[in-house]
Amino acid sequence: MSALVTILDDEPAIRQMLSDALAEAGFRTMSFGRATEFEAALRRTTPDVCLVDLGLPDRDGLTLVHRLALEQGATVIIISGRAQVQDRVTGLELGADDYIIKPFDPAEVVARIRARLRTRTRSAPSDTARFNGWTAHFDRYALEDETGEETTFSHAEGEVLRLFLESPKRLITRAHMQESLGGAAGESFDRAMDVRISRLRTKLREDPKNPRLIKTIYGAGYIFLGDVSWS
Amino acid sequence: MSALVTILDDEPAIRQMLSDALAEAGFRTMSFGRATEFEAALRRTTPDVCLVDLGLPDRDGLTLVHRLALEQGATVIIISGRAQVQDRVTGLELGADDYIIKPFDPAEVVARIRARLRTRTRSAPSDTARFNGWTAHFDRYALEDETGEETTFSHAEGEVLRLFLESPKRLITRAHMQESLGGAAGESFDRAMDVRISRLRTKLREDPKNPRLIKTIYGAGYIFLGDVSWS
DNA sequence: CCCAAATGTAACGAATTCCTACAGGGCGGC
DNA sequence: GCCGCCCTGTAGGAATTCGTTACATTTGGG
Repeated sequence: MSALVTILDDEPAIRQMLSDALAEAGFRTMSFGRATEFEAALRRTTPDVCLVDLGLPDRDGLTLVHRLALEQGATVIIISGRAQVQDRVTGLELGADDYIIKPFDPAEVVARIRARLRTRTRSAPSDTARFNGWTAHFDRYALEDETGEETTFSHAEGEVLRLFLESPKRLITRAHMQESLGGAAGESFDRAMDVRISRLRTKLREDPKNPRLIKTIYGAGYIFLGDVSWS
Repeated sequence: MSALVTILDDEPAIRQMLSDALAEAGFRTMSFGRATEFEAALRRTTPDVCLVDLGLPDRDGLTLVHRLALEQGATVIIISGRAQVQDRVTGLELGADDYIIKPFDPAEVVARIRARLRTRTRSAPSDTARFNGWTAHFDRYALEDETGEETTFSHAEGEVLRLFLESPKRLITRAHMQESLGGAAGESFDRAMDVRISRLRTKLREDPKNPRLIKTIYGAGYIFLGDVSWS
């Protein structure tokens, strides 16, 4: 599945240039001219990389970057006309993953996006994950208790569990789940997702009234809490 | 444990400048003037980040980067005097994580190294805030009593609480709230804000006649009193 | 003191999500 | 090929969230 890149810039010409270049490079794109529109979309889907222009009319760009990067754990690339070293340093310190100066060459933007996406896959070659007393063995579809007792999980359950374990403590939207798990969007497939998660919760012995590991965010998606370490 | 950063550059002055700046930033450093020395050291230790200059006398820099990044999985930042877009694109495509152009400011190098290191441990944003006996755990949507008892709060309530905790003892206007919380302005949305705050007050066990934490400023907005400390 | 505007809150309802069946389909055993 | 088991999506009702409405209460000006 191709990666989803969002573009947030108030100049239509730049949005167009970027979305053309990114589409040609094989990415899916979503463009926004204002921060409020962008934030509304964030509630529905989780982009892989966010391109953010700092000179926005309706919100302070740096605050937005900080919330995106540090609180939501998104991958953020700042695109800005402010070329001072100090601007770049503060942008990166606030959590941005990269800082590109206008005017830019679309080819470089594409290359830098690819560099960001590469790091994500580089750190998960493993098939066993530990979290909060549990151990998930993806190679043999088994979930191990803290006492060593094992239950098996199905393929569909494993897909959801892996998605959670790869992005712990980050919002995972329903749309992103469907994309990742190959679900044909729309329709009533999202109800199937409910059931998958419900079954996974049962296997993790979650208390329905007070789930500790898989938390529901009404209207947005889910968050997996729990300290994950792969090995 | 501080991160280990290696410096590979044939100019002693640049090596010195970098290692001084990195040491001051709290990194451990190792400097090399030639690729062969560097490769010998690689057999003994694994650096967290490798700074590599492309203009090396004894080896083609790009080949070295390619081997380091893609085959060995190291984190590589190219530092180069070659400023053409095409140079940057090929460097990044070959597996480099970043590309810094000479002449550079050491502060930016430090910021970019930190950005690379951050991606490795991005899984635990752990944002909690303490105020007047309460502890708000935003990661698991829980509000903790001074006795340790926990109540959960919803996503909408959390947005309001976060807004308050980010600007304590300062007037927060209704307009600012709506803007921050993605509310489509106008209409009767402001009553929704009232209700959110009302529900939040209930969870904070505020006395309606005499609120101690969330104070209403008639005709203006709200002020959150309370000594907030984030961690 | 009176009134209009602003704010608090309980109650309702739409939207969303959870969960318990139930049905279709794949796969292995016989 | 037939049977039964397990996996997985679908359906519908229960439960939760949260905005809206309606009405009570408070505030501040005259």
